[in-house]
Amino acid sequence: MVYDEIFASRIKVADFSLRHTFESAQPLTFYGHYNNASNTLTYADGQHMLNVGFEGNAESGQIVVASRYANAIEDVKKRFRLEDDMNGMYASVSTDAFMRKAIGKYRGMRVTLNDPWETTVCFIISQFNNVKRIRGIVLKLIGTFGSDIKDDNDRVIGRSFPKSADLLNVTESDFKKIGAGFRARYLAEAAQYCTHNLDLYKLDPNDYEGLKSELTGITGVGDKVADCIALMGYGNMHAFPIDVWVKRTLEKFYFKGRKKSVKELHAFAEKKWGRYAGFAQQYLFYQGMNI
DNA sequence: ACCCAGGCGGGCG
DNA sequence: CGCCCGCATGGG
Repeated sequence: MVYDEIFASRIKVADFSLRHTFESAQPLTFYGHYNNASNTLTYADGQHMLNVGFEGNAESGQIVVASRYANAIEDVKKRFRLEDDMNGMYASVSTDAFMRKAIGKYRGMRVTLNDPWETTVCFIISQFNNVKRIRGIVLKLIGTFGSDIKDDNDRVIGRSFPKSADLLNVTESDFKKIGAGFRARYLAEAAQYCTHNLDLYKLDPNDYEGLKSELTGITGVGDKVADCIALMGYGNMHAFPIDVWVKRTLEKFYFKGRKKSVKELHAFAEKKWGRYAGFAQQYLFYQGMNI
């Protein structure tokens, strides 16, 4: 019997870009490993290592999945939201010249659907921080507190993301040692809270207000981080995270540079992009950051 | 040297 | 409610 067989398969897909999806500051950006030359992404999904490649262009192509995990295809479909109606989503957020330009430039960028706890940790770390350093801290967290993923010959092929219960004995001081800075206390408390007080896996992904109120109960999770978790940890496309880039971009291109409050901008996004606001946001964010 | 980063908690008016 | 402040750290 062959225990160490690599399961490989292809998925036909339209409107997909692995590179833009990887580079747009989502959880996979922080702990995945992307090879620009081969256009492949390697990451841990739970206890399984997945290797995802893409052949084709932004309009259409094939995703090539290689893994020892039999359910890899389903996980990839879920993670990259391959069942989404991209034509419908693009149609409803192509509201103006700025959006059409961003979509044209980054066509195929997906809003990924990630593990709620992993998303919570990544975006607690993200606050008042930059993408490069967020990735460094997340990788150190996984390297220090995660565990090895091995193949059937006992060879180490990757590291898994620690669950909240794996971090119960990790102190604020320990989190400072991996470079988390003032966020160290938030991480230590979040591990306790999400193990003992709040089961992230029981929240209703479709209840936006409920998600916001439960998630902001975690120390270190405010309005913006809760929106990121609702969007990328639960797939709630209604969520519209407003960070410095989105705020700046909205003010510059929709309000002639005038300062607007986060509250006003939320109302604006709700009216303009409605139930796909989160999808629009990812293009606003990425375009804004790269200008 | 100085400024900034996918903000938040806490205190104040 | 809004506003203001401090906060750790590393890269440009």
